[in-house]
Amino acid sequence: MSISGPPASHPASTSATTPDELPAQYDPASTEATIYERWQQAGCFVADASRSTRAGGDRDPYSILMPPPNVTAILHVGHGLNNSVQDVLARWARMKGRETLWMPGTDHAGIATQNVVEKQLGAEGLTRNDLGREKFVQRTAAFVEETGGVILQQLKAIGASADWSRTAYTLSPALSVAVREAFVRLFERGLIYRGHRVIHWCPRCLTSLSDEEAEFEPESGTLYHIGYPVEGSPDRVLTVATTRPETMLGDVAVAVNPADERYASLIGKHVLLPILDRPIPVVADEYADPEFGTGVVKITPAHDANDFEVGRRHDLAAPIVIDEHGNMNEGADGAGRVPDPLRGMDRFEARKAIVAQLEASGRLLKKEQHEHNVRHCYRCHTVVEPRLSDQWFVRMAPLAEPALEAVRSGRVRILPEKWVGVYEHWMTNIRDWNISRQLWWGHRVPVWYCRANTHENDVFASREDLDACPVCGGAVEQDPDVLDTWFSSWLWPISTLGWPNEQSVDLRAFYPSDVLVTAPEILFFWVARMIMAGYAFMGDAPFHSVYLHGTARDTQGRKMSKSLGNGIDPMDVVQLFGADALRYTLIAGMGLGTDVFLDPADLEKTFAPGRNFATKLWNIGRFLLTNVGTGDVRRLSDIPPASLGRADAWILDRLDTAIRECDRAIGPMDSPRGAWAPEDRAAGLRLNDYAETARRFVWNELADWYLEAIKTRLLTPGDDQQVARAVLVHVFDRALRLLHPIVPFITEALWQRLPGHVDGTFLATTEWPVTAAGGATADLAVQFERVKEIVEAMRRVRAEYGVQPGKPIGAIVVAPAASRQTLGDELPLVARLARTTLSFADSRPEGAAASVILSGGMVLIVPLEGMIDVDKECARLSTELAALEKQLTALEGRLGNPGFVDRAPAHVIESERAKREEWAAKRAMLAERIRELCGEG
RNA sequence: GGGCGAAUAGCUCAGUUGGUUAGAGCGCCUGCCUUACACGCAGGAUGUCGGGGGUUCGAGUCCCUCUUCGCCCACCA
Repeated sequence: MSISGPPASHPASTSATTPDELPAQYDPASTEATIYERWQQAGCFVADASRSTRAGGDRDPYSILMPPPNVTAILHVGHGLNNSVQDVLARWARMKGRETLWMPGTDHAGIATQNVVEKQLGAEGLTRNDLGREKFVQRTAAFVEETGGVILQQLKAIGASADWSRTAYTLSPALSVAVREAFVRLFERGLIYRGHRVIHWCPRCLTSLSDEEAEFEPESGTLYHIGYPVEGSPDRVLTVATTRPETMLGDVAVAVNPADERYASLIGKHVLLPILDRPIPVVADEYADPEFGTGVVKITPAHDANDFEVGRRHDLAAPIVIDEHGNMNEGADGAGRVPDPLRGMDRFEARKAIVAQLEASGRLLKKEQHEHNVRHCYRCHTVVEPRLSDQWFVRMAPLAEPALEAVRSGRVRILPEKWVGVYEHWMTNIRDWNISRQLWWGHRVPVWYCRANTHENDVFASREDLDACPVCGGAVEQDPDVLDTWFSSWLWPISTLGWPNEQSVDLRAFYPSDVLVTAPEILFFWVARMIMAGYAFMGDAPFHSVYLHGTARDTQGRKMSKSLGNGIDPMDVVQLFGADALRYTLIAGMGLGTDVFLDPADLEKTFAPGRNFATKLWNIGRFLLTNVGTGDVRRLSDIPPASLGRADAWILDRLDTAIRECDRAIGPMDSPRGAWAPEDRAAGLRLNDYAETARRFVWNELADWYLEAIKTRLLTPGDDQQVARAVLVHVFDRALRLLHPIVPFITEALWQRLPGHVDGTFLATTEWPVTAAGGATADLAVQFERVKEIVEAMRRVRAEYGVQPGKPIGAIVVAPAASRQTLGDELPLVARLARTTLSFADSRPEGAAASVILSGGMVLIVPLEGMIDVDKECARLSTELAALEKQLTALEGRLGNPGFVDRAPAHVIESERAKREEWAAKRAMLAERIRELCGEG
């Protein structure tokens, strides 16, 4: 990591951090901006390609590509979630010592951005045609220049540690070179072709759409049954069923299934197309499903993709009767097909008019309610019109092959794994990709046509702009269309790193990247295509893991969306509670692939987990600083293990466990052998587990037990005080490291104030904690567990019998001599934590007392004269004994079962036996206690 | 229509190749302003693991079936 020297001023650390100066309340607003600025100034997030081992350096690289948000987008909680996940991974990798690149950038978002600008023009009473192409593109570029990139600033506010020095943009000159190169290469390989076929057309956006961009939305429509009279047999009609009667003007045939005996005699004959009274043939085609409706289907090649195929098979014309605006108008081959009154009429109006006309003429035989899915434009939700036109397509099958194999072989894993099947299904049934769009905002198709019409080869895909025909030298014209936005997005993993320049250091240093983090919605739009592009242009997958996260939903389970108005503005959350609160809540609340539920109406409650945790951390910091101060603290490595106390040993043991569990939850950083072994494919990336483990350690172990346990030691000058201080600072330091990827700001703020902090160093670039080799103090740690157990038992007794908090109790632990010896000096601690006085004894007191059977042969006796009913206590103990006996019987049954003993794994049998010993001992003690307290009866 | 997945505490979810008395967070109940923290502390309650059948010494976990949800894909006009 190239850290340029520390910035000139360090507001937080130049002024001495005396305890008094750590405010009682954490103020994220003032802290976060300062800290982010200092990270930036120190270059903490800048990746140095020359340090990557792949480029001759000394550190393994780790890279993540940010899914580029639309350049004009405003941050919503979905972005917040997506980028929080990426930032956790990036910060973690950085701390793990990887040369880490998180590549940020934006997408020009062709259709979306064009729509916005067109809407603005509309408000001025203008259309894009009034401006002309060049002016329109200029205006759009200016609009992007002015308003774009806001989202990148917002990402900084939530702490995103991307390398902003590399910020990319899909329509930048550099990335445009990549787009053109990719197009030309595929063209040269014969994988891009021009097709004349029926595509999805948005009559509002006036462009074609890919299959993925034409989304199905359920609609309740009507299925119209229309009688087509058979020519020459006026009494016979063929009934066709259609949901789109307006397209019948473009009918050129009706089809029946060749195997359908009902209509066999009519094949080759003609029927009269109602309204136009034109004869059209009856053709036999497998496409007609005898089971559906009447088994007769009308064929409209120009306005239905399937009909187009049928038409092709039967050499039928494809008359156009609907224009690009979705109005009824004659197009190619459609002369005379749109009657005057319908001409120029909107398609849905025309539907009504035609239905009325059919009704009047008695041709409408039946209307039925019909639920079906209708394709809509994914940007403006207008009903898509199938339209016959010339478009550019990418032949996908050859590209899909290696991409499919990549997932099957484990080169790329997809999490959660349920998406693997979906991916495979899509890849094996892949269809060609329509990449041309009749828009102006985007990468123009790099194809030129020779207008001379004098020679064969007159279509040229070119890396350089052409101004003359390479064959005849005549005039050329560039294709007016632009490329689908996703045609630049699918190159993102390579174009941002400098491709097609194979010598690019970034490309060598950081390709392939590691994890791709995104939402499942764009698995096909983007992820699958990136994998294909990776193989097509680099010969390798662009990443080894795909992490598909869930969706942000409101409390009713509805997806958060602008139109529903149920969204949450992450900036509001940052302002109210801080970025850490936002991040923690999102990360901790989101299991792998599961949705996260947030209440837009109650931000306070929704983000309480994050805010409360930040406050807790802050207070631990305050405690530490007020008790330890900023002076010298001994390093843990300088403390001889023999001087560690039970609590010290215990918290160090818990720390190791926490580190181990965090590591396991986040999982392996990459696949060791270039491909994921089946057993590793689902490993790791459980960020919520990681968050919960770290939280539990800090809150329930460090704060609740260790801090409480050492309070007296910290106040008592001497050697032991130094030990406690050293352990406390060490453990808190490691806790901050563990938490930093999730809550970077507050951890950095606290870490910088730890005693011994070296000016100019950052938690963000400090090593991730590792477990201590030790285990030498395991016995001590176990002894502290015993202490805990006594305290907990004591508290339970207090609560159960309603003993007033202030009331002292003289409790007794009946314990074996060994325990008395080891735990004897912890009695003051137990007394303080349990708010009681306590002593060891081997005789059991007479009279009313509550008893709790503990581990290690210990029994806690709490004399409660006048507070408990001996009979009731006896009943309670008897119930406990009965339950224990029942369980013990079951356990003994299991152990006595030959099937179990023969077949169960050894470790299971062993633990069952150990349990039996323990329970038996406990049963004996319980029985004895009952005898003592309640007598033999 | 095809495919995939899910059903476990009031809610959201864990539960690794079958093997302790099925867990967590949130919520809920009770008591506490105990000099880091009431954005807190301590204690507590809560599950015929969707129904039914099967395999097994043993099933939340494997198989079959039914029910209910969710997701992806799709040319039934």
